[in-house]
Amino acid sequence: MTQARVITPLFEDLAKVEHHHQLACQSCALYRLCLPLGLHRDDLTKLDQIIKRSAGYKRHQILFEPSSTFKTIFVVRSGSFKTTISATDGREQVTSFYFPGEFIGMDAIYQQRYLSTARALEASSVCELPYERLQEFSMTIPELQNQLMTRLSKELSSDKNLLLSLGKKTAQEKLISFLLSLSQRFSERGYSSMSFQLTMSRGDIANHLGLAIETVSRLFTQLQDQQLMSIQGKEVTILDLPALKQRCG
Amino acid sequence: MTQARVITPLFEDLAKVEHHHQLACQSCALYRLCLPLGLHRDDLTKLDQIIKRSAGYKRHQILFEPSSTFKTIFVVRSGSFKTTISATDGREQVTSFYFPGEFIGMDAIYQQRYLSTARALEASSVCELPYERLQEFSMTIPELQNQLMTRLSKELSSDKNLLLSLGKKTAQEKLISFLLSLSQRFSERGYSSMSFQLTMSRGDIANHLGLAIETVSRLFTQLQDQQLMSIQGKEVTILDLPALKQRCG
DNA sequence: ACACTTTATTGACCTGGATCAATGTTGATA
DNA sequence: TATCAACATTGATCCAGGTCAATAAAGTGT
Repeated sequence: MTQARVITPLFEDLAKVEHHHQLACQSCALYRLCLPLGLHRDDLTKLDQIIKRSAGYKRHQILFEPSSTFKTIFVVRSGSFKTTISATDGREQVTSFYFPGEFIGMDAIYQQRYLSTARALEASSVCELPYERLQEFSMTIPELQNQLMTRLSKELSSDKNLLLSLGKKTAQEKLISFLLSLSQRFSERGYSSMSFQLTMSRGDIANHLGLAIETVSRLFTQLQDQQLMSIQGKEVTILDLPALKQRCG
Repeated sequence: MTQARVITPLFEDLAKVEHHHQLACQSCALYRLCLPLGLHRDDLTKLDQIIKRSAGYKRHQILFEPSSTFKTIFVVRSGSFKTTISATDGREQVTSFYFPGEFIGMDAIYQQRYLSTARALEASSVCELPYERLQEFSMTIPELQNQLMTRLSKELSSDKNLLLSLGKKTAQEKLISFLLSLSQRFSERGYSSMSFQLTMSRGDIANHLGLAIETVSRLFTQLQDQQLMSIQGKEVTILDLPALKQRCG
């Protein structure tokens, strides 16, 4: 038995059949969070044929980097990923984290090349959507086109909110906003919104929020002392949601 | 005669006919920077019929805000705009600036409501693209669909680059990156890349880059002292492009 | 050309969070 | 189940850039 990991109804089936790479969208546990939502049965069957369910990625394994040729958009099937963008001198910024059902690589459509590097945060798997095929299909499937635009727009929205965090919030507000957005995303995926596992390191969180690791560590201690949440290693438990919401700006 | 403003060939026609709101895309000076690029003649005619050329906006006038109902995406026709997003306590972050040919409001597609406020930085005008009609049209015009996705992706890319600036760069690097990106955009629009007018205030720049106004002001003085550029009021002249590029990270 | 408001500059000082440093903890590999 | 490497915490110190304050320019309307 490996390290206990909460399996909620949503992911139970997926966990059982993880080795069946060609699981159809229709029977995928992520169905309601994923691209196919709203698609008709026939369209879904067509879509199924172009989607490639890839083998798993190990922790730290690279999904793509700027030198990779852009051919596909990825959807997280299980696990989680981070994307980073680099300055010329090697400094890196963690731009996003991605969880099951979320799309990675959409910023590559413009210029047809990935501008970031995507790495698995844990053992993970993805579905690959060949972009050209997707374009062809979305011509005849309006709902698919709509889905793609909406996804792109959603990522844009969350980046704009992150800009607000980075530009105008204090260290504590940044961290609380981040944790609450994770909580929200976990809850959408059938996990508890009050208690969840961080899949990224303190370093990743710090980098993402424009802080030093030490600051994040101290803030965690501080949030515990204030009885707002409890953090033991990677396990976060929210204790006072209203107080947290009130402190995140 | 009003304050001198450089009119380059690209915008000459547009300036002359600014009062003709129904100028067709085919004869618009922005054609090669705008949505219609790559569209066939017939498709363009169809598109022309749904595009509304709005009357002008005055400096500081609001184009939309979060309470406005989302119906359209805007394309800047002349002038410039900024978008801001607000924290609950009123703190604002300037998320983007928009110049002729650029699209405003694409983050509203997800959730069908604007999450930011858009304001004119100077006397400006826009074209309105009714989103629903655009969706219908893009079903039959693959190139239009492609254009929309590319625009969305382009904005995503530039936001990710801004995240890198806000998170990992020093004040000087932030400002230089910003000015060089403006230079690039002006040059794409037929203006000089070495000498241009800032249409936004020091406050807007500072806010956008997560700095204090005073810091921006001091940096301008510093960049002048180092003979890297000259700034007189709103007029920026780049003196040593290689040195600037080398200092922006 | 004047009064008034908004925007920008410059200097003096302060502080939130970075950096440096030491220690503790967890987890992977054998 | 010991060893080593990666990750995390905590304390002491420092500094880039923020804040406060005073002045100077640049717009704007009459």
